[in-house]
Amino acid sequence: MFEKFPEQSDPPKFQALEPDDLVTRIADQVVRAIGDGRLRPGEKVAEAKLARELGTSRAPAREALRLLESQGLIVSHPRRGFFVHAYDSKEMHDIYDLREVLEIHAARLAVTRMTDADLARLEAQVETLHRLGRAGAAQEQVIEDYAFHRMLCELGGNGQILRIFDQLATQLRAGIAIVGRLYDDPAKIAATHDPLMEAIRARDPVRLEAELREHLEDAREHVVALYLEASVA
Amino acid sequence: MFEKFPEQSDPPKFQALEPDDLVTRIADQVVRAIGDGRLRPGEKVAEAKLARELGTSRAPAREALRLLESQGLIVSHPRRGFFVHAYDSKEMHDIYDLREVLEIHAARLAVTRMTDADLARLEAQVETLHRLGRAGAAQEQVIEDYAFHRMLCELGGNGQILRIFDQLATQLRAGIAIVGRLYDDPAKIAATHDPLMEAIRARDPVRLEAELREHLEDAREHVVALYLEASVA
DNA sequence: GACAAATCAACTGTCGACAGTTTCTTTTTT
DNA sequence: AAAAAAGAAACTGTCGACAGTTGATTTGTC
Repeated sequence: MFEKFPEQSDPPKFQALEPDDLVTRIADQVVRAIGDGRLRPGEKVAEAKLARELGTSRAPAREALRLLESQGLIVSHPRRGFFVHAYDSKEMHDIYDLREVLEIHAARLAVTRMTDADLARLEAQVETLHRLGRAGAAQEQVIEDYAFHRMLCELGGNGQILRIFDQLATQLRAGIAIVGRLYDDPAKIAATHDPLMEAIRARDPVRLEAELREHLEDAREHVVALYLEASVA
Repeated sequence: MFEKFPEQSDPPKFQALEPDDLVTRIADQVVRAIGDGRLRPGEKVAEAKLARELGTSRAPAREALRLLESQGLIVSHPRRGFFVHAYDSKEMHDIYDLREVLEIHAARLAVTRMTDADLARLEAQVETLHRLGRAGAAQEQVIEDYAFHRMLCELGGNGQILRIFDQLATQLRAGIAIVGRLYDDPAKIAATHDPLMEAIRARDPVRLEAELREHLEDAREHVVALYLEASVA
């Protein structure tokens, strides 16, 4: 009689959650799941199932998915549900083109406005990157790398740009995490930030623009290639 | 006995709605209400009341408000509700700074990529602006003005930039509508697009950048001034 | 055995309800 | 008469339910 259990469908991808600020935390779980590959580009994310696995009702789950949709990580088809946005090559490049425009604009303003304390924070952040690089902690490094670039945007002083940067970062999350898992040389990633810091220290917007452009082109190349590879697989 | 009716609270600001795609339409109603001044910056938009007035349940109303929040038109304070975002001077300038960066970037690409058919569409759009200007239809002109700038972004070919442009446009909606109501010379607005069209016709990105920058600075000045004036009042 | 029709489980859009908060109003106190 | 306290009204966060769809599975047909 017990040869075979009812095969409780797929293994759950999520763990239960306690209330209060449910939406943010559900969204966070989903982002994380996408980031570490439990949810793959194009895969369906049913709000009913999500809610069940997290032990909440559908309302906050739905709201979380809508939130991620507004940031571009999730797409929805009416009456058909939510899906992890599967970016194609063009879309990935669009994201990076935009990121380049915004980040360079913000960074140029940043170096002319920042205080010495701001500069020290940037230095510390890059130091963290190196430390994680030496430790080979690629996953954590990816997060701190993002934090560095976010700082730069923040110091630019335009709240809207920072808001958009966060949206782009969320969208890239899937691709970035893949890089974190697959890219082989964390120490090298940290090293690519050194030329940026030099330009920042010199408070030289022109030089920073050039360095940042190169830096981002490099990142684009890796992320896009690895992301597309992972999507097909 | 009848000296005074129970004063059915405020007059309702909305009209009932039929189902299907409720969220979009509710959001639309709210945007419109903000645009024409029924809802003013800083004012509370209670999802319960909104739902009641529109004859829907709270779920889609809430979802619509969250949608607008993600675009920046609405802000929410947990357990306290939703409010029309009251932009201060700094925020308005941030929006315009960003708009300038994005729109100029997109427009430069646009003029080098566009087909003759695209050009014809732009011409037609500016012609519409003039027609509305002559007719003194300021409100409609504002909408078509926005459509013109959107086209330019669209022709730039970057889907993300277009997405952000739409977000910015939603945020500016309040301010823009105020301009539509208060600005006195629609014909003049139309005329400011002529230099742009000349640069576009010439497919000259450098010249277009210069013209566009001036055009947007001009718009910024009017919108910011009038918006802040209306907020205080 | 491949294909179309029928059946079924799961899911989405929307709704109304309830508990706990926040906000407004009234009452009480100084 | 202003400030503080108490009470009432309205609202938010979350939940479970129901009707109508969609996608998958089974059944039936050639």
